[in-house]
Amino acid sequence: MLSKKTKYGIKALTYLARQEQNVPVSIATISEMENISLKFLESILLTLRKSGLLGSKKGKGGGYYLLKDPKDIKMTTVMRVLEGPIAMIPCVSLNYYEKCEDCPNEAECAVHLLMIRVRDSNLKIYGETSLADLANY
Amino acid sequence: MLSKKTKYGIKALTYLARQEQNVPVSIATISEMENISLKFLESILLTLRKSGLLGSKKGKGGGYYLLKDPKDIKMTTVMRVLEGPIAMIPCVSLNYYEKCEDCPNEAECAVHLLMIRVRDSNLKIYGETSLADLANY
DNA sequence: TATTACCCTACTAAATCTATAGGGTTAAAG
DNA sequence: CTTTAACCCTATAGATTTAGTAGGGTAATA
Repeated sequence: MLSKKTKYGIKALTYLARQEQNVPVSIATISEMENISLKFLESILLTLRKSGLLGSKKGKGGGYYLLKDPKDIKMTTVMRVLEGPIAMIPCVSLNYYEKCEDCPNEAECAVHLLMIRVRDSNLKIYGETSLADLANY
Repeated sequence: MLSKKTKYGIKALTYLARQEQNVPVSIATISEMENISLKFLESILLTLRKSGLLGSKKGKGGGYYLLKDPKDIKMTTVMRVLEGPIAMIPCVSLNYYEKCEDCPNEAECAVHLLMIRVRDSNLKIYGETSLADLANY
């Protein structure tokens, strides 16, 4: 299942992508427009800022804004930041590899083989989809 | 994340696919060979039997066996039985569709659009992978 | 200098996951 | 026909994750 965090994060990013670039939008505005709990959204936007996707401006007239052109924001990055590793199991993760304790031989493991295929297919989708693709419906 | 239930279920199915067909294998044997908690595996195999993938034989010399040729068991079926819907969000689920409460317009929803692509890509992978493909490494 | 709006920590209710416990039932072997 | 191997089923429980809520601190702009 996709977490609400990821869902809301993508919605917020899309909302920003549909605005004029570099004009800050307040958390409150995004929260209202996208029907997202304000405080929860706040923590999500904080995560996105820390990851380098968003910039923020404090004080009156402040808010969040995209740091890059939506065309240059791949969903691979977004998903990794919000949802975590693309791989469904650590033994096929490119960035967070971990061996399965119970598995004596990865090469013979059916789960391993299947999950590599799933990972590659998802990486392809996320890699060829940008925020701009999703914003310009 | 892939649940342990699904992981163990696939491992058990693969183990059975690698044996002679229609010869029952006991839970205890699979548990030992694949390093899976016996009681947990028991409940997983029960699920697989109820779903029609496995048959069982009681009493001495009994156990579980595949009801179909591994070539005819698609991972789509296996994943749906063990992990649940293929879709990561109900609003793009083919079999368990549900509207998002917060979403006024699916057609304009970035999450919806992205998740349709992910769903289709995963359906393709699971559809073209059979248990036999995974067992004959 | 007042106000707006981001920043950060801590906590919590609910759900899900990953089992474990304990016994009941069936059927084959001897 | 009795023993026993092995499936069948329900209930429970600890750990983890999710989806927030609460409450205040800090910075910058008008």
